[in-house]
Amino acid sequence: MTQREDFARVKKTGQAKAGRFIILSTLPDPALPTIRTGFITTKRCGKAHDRTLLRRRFRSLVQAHAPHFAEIRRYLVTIARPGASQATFAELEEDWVRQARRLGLLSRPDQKS
RNA sequence: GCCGCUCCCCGGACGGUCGCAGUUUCCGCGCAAGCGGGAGGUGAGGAAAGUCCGGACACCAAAGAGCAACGCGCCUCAUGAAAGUGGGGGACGGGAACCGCGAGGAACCUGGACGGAAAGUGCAGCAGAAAGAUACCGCCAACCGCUCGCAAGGGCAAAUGGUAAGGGUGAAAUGGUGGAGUAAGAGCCCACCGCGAAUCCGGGUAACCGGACGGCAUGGCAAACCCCGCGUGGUGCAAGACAGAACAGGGGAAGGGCGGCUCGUCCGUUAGAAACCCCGGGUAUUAGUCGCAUCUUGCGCAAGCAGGGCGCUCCGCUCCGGCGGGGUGAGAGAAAUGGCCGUCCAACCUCGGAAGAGGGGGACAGAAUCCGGCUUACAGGGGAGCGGCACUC
RNA sequence: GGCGGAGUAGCCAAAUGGUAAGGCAAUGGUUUGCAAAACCGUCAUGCGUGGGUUCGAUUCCCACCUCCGCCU
Repeated sequence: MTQREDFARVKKTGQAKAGRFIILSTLPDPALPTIRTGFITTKRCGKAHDRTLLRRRFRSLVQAHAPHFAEIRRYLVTIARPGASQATFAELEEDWVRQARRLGLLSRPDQKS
């Protein structure tokens, strides 16, 4: 996602769940060919180094888990909360997967640990 | 052996695997634009940071002159394109062994944006009489009034002159110590000490130093205005260059370029007319392309590899001119370095007399046109030099 | 990325190098049957932080920290 309007539409009409380190927000759109994803790391999350690291880890999470989604055609926004830069990748992944389950993104037979 | 200071270097390593970005190449589909897939090699820092300096580069017609404005400022050597950095020296400020009866001098240590205060202007609250020219108290002289006293003389008040020795104020009060001198005093004079612009002599490449001479005026602040010398045109890659369909259609009649001002200079205009002309704004190109990642030769289909040049950097040698060897050359575009696994090394923790064993797992931090500096952040490791302490010979 | 600007009490803010104005808020009192309003008081451990120049710095100089704005 690159356009400001896309982020605004997901925020206004989509669903969101907040965890300890991240907020996950999504909006299904059957018109899309595949998933369209965005990451938000505000200045409160840390300096430039920490924020780029968070974005890279978020991208890695989407690459690992998006293939197991029940419906892939959707907007997906991952927002970092203050304190996320102190978390390890495993902690981020646990939080992210929990919020994804709460939103019903992951299909039933998924046994990803 | 331990501790400290200064300088320099490094700042996790190796491998596998799934991905990402640029690039080269191959395969498939397609008339093409392009789409999909495979393979190769490459891919963050010493500060990439702050944006504090200096440049390259680009545009402003050319980048000219003067003024204004801004910046810099001891001397010398080295280095450098410049900014800057380093060595040595000087003066000044702070501390100070020691010397002197004292004023004071001073080895040595240390600090810094350190031209000029004898061109001019300005500033100094409060306190104090007075803050660049001054008399409050005090001291002295002469005069005068009242008063106490037999008298010698004393007290009080007013006013004139001399006096910077004493008191008090202040950050700072017009040389200091001792003597002579005087009505009282004073560089007024003498000895010593200090200070000192110009002149002369001597030393030093120079800043400056020493002496002679003369005197005690001319206190401080220029990171106040200013003066002297030197330097700078402005804007910054969001600079700027190029391509650009279709549609709508703005401004321009004499000035404008010129962004602090003037000179100078360039383009253009004065019958009418906005058709031509000139200037300019907006959208699309999935936020276009270039600027934007070193040059060259050989081999290879190409990435690449090898040789040479260039830039940066490290090491060694040097007759100081250089020579030899090693390392290195990223290029995204809302912006590529991430995830996982294995082995090893250091901080740190635990056990232990020790050897060692187990745990543990890296500091600050992410390129954005490029380069050189400065500043700031930083776990830990290594090297060199210097100093101190203890021990041994 | 580049270029500018600002920081003074809880808030808004002024000050030529010489005792840090003023307003709001807070708080104590007067007034009132109780309040409001009004009136009288109080409130800066040093002017974002650290150095320097100066007798003296909020002010001048240097280096940092934080915040804001402009340029495609």
